[in-house]
Amino acid sequence: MSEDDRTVARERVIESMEQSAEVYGLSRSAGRIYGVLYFSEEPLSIPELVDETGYAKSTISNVTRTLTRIGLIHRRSSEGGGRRVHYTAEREIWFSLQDVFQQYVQREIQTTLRTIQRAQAQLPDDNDTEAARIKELQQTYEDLQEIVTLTSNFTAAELRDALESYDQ
Amino acid sequence: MSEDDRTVARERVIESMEQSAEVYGLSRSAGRIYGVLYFSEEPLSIPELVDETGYAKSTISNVTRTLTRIGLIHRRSSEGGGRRVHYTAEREIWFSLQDVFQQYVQREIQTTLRTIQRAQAQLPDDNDTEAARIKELQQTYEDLQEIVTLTSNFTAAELRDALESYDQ
DNA sequence: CAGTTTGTTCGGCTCACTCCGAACAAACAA
DNA sequence: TTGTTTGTTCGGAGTGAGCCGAACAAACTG
Repeated sequence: MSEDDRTVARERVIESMEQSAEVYGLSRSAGRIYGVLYFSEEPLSIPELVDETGYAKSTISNVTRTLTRIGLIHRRSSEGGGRRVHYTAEREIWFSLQDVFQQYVQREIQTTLRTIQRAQAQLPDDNDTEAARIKELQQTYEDLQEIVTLTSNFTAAELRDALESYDQ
Repeated sequence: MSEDDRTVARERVIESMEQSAEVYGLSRSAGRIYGVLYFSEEPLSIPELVDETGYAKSTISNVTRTLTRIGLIHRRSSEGGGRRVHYTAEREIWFSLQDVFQQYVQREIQTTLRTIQRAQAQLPDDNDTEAARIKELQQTYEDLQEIVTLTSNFTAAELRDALESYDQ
């Protein structure tokens, strides 16, 4: 078990995180920065992240801001009370990823549902095709809305359990 | 209830579909084309879609191909046996959207999980930090994997029911 | 047959996004 | 004070994706 092996393994996983980041609507740099922080023994400052990732200082600054807002990393002022800030990775990523997911999906579901409901109100009891189709949509989106809302209260393990136990 | 009102309501919903399409990793044009087909009384050909959407013929051709592959719309040869093809919207969108979702998420989860498992195998029982963190990741991704797999077997209503009934 | 319509493919344009580097502000050190 | 370090903001270069129009192939119509 050489040091090299460990480095290679870590690098592979971080590359996976870069890929995953794109799926969640984040940039590759966000994936790498999170990955470096995830494996780091101690909190890292922006200059240290510059060294570790090779990205420009400005990129680190911007990406850490969004990652902090999302909750995937945490920003901590240095112990000495100095200006230097340090970042750590949130290791319990489940809820953070859910938050990201919510920002991208639930927000969309909600606005769509609102639009549908407003359209539905404009076309009342008219049983023409438009109204009927919009009503179908409304049902689906209401289910979706409820699912996402319920999901956000569960941990990954609970969710898994809920689905497995429902298996009729 | 004027014709205008109906048109406006339909247009609003279609705009929502454009937005939604982006969330699912599709283009806005895909959302609009699906929306037009969704509300259309009869199947539409490519020239008709050009008229309805304002997109170029080539765009319609490309987008209909991907939407057909995904399963969100269906391609039908005309009754006369002619060359003209017609498209209809799949109205039971739940499973189609799940497929899209799978292509974007489950595929990513699987490759990530494979990478993690390989890294894990390379760093056996070494209880250093790297190995421990990779193991944490592995657990989360295995849960994720299982959740997505289970989810794909349920309808929206079933899923909703499963989550609601699990509420302890 | 020639002319028209339908559908696909290809090259190019545009726009948005990512990232970089420079400039700047703020806090510290000598 | 002046010089150094840290962090943010802004403008711009590079890149990829979406969309268009032209060219082409295939099938119909006269």
